[in-house]
Amino acid sequence: MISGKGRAVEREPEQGQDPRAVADFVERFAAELVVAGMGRMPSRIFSCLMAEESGVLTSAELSERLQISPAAVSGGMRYLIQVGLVAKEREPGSRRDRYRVLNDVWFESLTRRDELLLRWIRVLKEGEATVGAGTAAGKRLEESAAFFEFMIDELHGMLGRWREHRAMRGREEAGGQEEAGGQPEARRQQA
Amino acid sequence: MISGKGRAVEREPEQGQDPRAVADFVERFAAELVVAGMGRMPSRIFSCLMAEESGVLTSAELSERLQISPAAVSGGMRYLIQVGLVAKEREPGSRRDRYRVLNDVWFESLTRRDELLLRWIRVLKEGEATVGAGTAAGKRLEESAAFFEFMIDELHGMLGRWREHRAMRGREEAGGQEEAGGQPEARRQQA
DNA sequence: CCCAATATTCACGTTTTTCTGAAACTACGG
DNA sequence: CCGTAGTTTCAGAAAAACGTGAATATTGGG
Repeated sequence: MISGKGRAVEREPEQGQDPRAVADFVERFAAELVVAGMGRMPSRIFSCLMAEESGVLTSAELSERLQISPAAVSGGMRYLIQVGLVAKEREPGSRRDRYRVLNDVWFESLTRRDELLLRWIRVLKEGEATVGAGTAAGKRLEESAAFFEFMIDELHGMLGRWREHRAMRGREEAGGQEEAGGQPEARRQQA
Repeated sequence: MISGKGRAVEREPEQGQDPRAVADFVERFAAELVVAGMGRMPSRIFSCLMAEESGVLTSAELSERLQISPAAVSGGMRYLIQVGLVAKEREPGSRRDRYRVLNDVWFESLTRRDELLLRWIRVLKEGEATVGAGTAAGKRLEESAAFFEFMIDELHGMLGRWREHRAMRGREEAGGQEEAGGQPEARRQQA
């Protein structure tokens, strides 16, 4: 038996799976994002885009799939765009926007972490001065600052290694499997 | 001119700085933590402990310094202890608890990140199956999972390097400066 | 075994956040 | 330059989170 959810794999081996199950996944993943601190709507919207074949949806589509008002989509998008997880594009010849989940989402979002860390470092060093550089508390704060400085460096190194790693994975996959079936549907990105 | 905040450095080069300025720092750093997603009370409590010379405070002390009810301290502590940022100890011969900020707080808290990442990976892989492993969406989800797997490895590597880095910093400091003045006040930890 | 000192839990009032419907705005097509 | 499809903003209702005071539980000392 293959998957076993009632209706067999009729002829859509690549697109129209059970929308029920997909919606389930969307909610489940969104919940994880919420735990990690992202708002509810941004999480659901983002998750929905991730699960979308093309990675692109209009406001109306999101509104329908998630059962939320256009206003909620707009609000959630403001956040997602601001933090660089999603790009807004306008399809020429139409007046509605399309929202695209960016390709290297995680990668990019980690980069943005720097600013936060730098702010922390500044505050901690001021704290060290306030509390007295020679005191135990001062040392504690100083060590925290040092840790975050270290982390910034490490983050950069890591992202470089990910680029490599990812490139290798890509090559392996292309070599080991046939992959040139259809068109290059997943054009790399555009922003 | 040295620091210039009115009263000169009278004779407490190592402990009783302006409580005003310290409280300021506590609030400022707490605000950063809030931005990063931590609750308000946990942030303030944690920040307060970080700025405390001994790194240890009782519930009553926290209650007074932060102007919050004992209930708020208790609630905040439940969180801080759960995520491993603070340890609760009971001083023998007394019936009140003392809360100690752990030494390698950041280090430890990063370690705990693993669980979160593993959960994400699981969810993403289920999503890949749901959506179809061969589809573009499937690949997108799979690549996200791969990124997080990569991150877990990197995290471990990084923590190892931090241990080294930190040990080196410690040695440098001990070598370049006199450090053996008083007692070993900052006994390494106890949990 | 009871008393007193702390800590925790719970129900409640308050503040914040969240989401919606409706109005205002924008930009493309004609 | 107008009309309209679509998006954003805004005020307000609904829901959630927060913090407190009071009650309850726990624990060490006598």
